This record gives sequence, structure tokens and C-alpha cells, in this order.
Amino acid sequence: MPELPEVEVVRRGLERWIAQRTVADAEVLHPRAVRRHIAGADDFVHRLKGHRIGTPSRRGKYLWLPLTDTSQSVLAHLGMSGQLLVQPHAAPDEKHLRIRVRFADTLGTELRFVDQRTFGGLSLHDNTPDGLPEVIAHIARDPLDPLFDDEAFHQALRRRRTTVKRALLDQSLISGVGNIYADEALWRARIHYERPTANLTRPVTAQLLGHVRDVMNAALAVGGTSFDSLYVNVNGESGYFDRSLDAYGREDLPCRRCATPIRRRPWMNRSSYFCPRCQRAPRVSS
DNA sequence: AAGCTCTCCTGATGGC
DNA sequence: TGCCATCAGGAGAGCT
Repeated sequence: MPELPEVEVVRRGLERWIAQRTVADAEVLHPRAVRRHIAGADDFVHRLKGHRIGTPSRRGKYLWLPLTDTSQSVLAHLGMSGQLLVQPHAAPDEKHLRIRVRFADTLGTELRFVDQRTFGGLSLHDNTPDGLPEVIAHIARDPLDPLFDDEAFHQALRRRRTTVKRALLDQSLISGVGNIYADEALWRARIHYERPTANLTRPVTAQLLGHVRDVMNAALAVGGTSFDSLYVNVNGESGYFDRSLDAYGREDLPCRRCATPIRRRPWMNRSSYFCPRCQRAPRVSS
């Protein structure tokens, strides 16, 4: 499941293999993959043709390809199972190939958006003056962004009447964190997922942010997390970070700090993994 | 109005 | 063997 580290790995792959290439043609094989492009698939293809792609950017889990001769960008979100693959023309179509982009050069490769569950997609949008696609202006900076404001984040947590994991997953507060890295960072910080944010102290917020950054940087260093081969990087290679997870997916396995079995709890139509000893529940729990 | 729940989708898996 | 339920979950619409 692509979160910030996995999306960054894809961005780097696109920077190497796709940047500065000019689009010759595109093909939308599944309309749902461009559903965020309101004007539809034909308009998406028409407006892409003939334009050159600049340096790919990323904020949180969103990445975008600026079109150098316009003020627009191709915005991509991988959803749960999306992949951006650079493949030789001759490679057989993937079962869940949704969009194909061909280029006006002789490199012999094309860009493919492959997505089994179709939660992800591509779309074209005008940029804001600072080069961000306008539809993601509400997405907060991510914790690896040098301009992320730690103090403002702490104050926002204090103002909220919610719990810490909900806040970590709220992309308007901090972006790029999904279910996996939220559980990992909370385990490292020894914080229970239902702890209220309103009474977090500045040192606790600082430690939590530090662990979010540490776990994301560790995942980036080995190319991201992959559980079920649904996620692969731009060349089709899986990351290895799943071997290093401490909480997520480890139900009944011993906590690597205290050997207490990790527990899984249903939470918001998904799961939370935590150590019941290291991460004590708040006194007043919902 | 902030906070929370629901919904979209496909395929693997498990119980009976 | 086949059928149905469950699970995976990002993010925005919609509700309270």
C-alpha cells in the first residue's frame, strides 16, 4: 500500500525515466482511472498530447508531472494498488492496465498506469502560483518537506478534539502517513492510537514526528514497503521494508521490545496493530 | 463547523 | 466444489 516512501520511490523512478520526454499519445483503457479529470478521458488525452514533462514533484502521497510549456500538471494518486511502470513497447499488457502514455522519442519505453482496485488515477489540473496542482492545495506539507512546520503541527493537534492516529491520517494536518506508517511510528513512540491529541505535550509531539520521519526514511532507504506485490516501483521491483515492520501485520507475534504479543483491533474499517504493554490505552477510552 | 462514517473497487482467503 | 462473507484501505462526499 503506497504511502509517502513508496510514492517517493516512484517519483525518483519517473524523474530518471520520464522527465523531459514529450508525450506523443495516450490511451485510457478504464474510465475510472481518470474519474478525477472531470472533462473526461478524451479531453485528458487531447490535452496531454504534444507536451513535454518536467521534473516530477510530490507532496504526501500525491505526485505530479508538470507540463513544461503550460501551467498544468498531470496529477497521480496510486490509491491502494496503483503502479506507474516504465515498460518496453513490446511488454505484454498487464491485466489491470488502465492508462498508457507513449512518447515522441526512440527510447522504446512507455509509461503505464496499472491499478487492480481502481482507487487511484491520473488527472490534469492547473497549477497554483507555487506550482502545486490546485486540487491538492488543501493537502498539508509532509514530514519530509523542509518547510513542514513542527510547531504549527503541534498547535493544530492541541486544538483538535480527536485521537492521535486519526490526526496522523488526516492529510490536511500532515500528509503522506497511511495506516502502516501510522502504526509503526506510534509503536516506536510508545503511544496508543486512541490517545487524545488535545493534551499532547510539545516533547511528545516532537518524539512522534521524529519517529514518523525515522520510519519513513528507513523505508525509503530500502525502496518502500510491499506486502502482496500489488505495490512495485517504477521498474516493477518490490521494496523490502515489510521485513522491518515492528507492529503492522504482526498480530500475535512478540513485540520486538518486550515480547508481549502484538494485538490487532478493528478501527475505522481497517486495523490498528499495537503492543498492549508498550502502548498503554488512555485512561478514558472511547 | 469540526469530526466522524460511509462508499468506491477487486482479488485472495477462509468457513461451511 | 462452490458460494458467500470478510478483509485490504485512501480520500472525499455527506451527515450530525
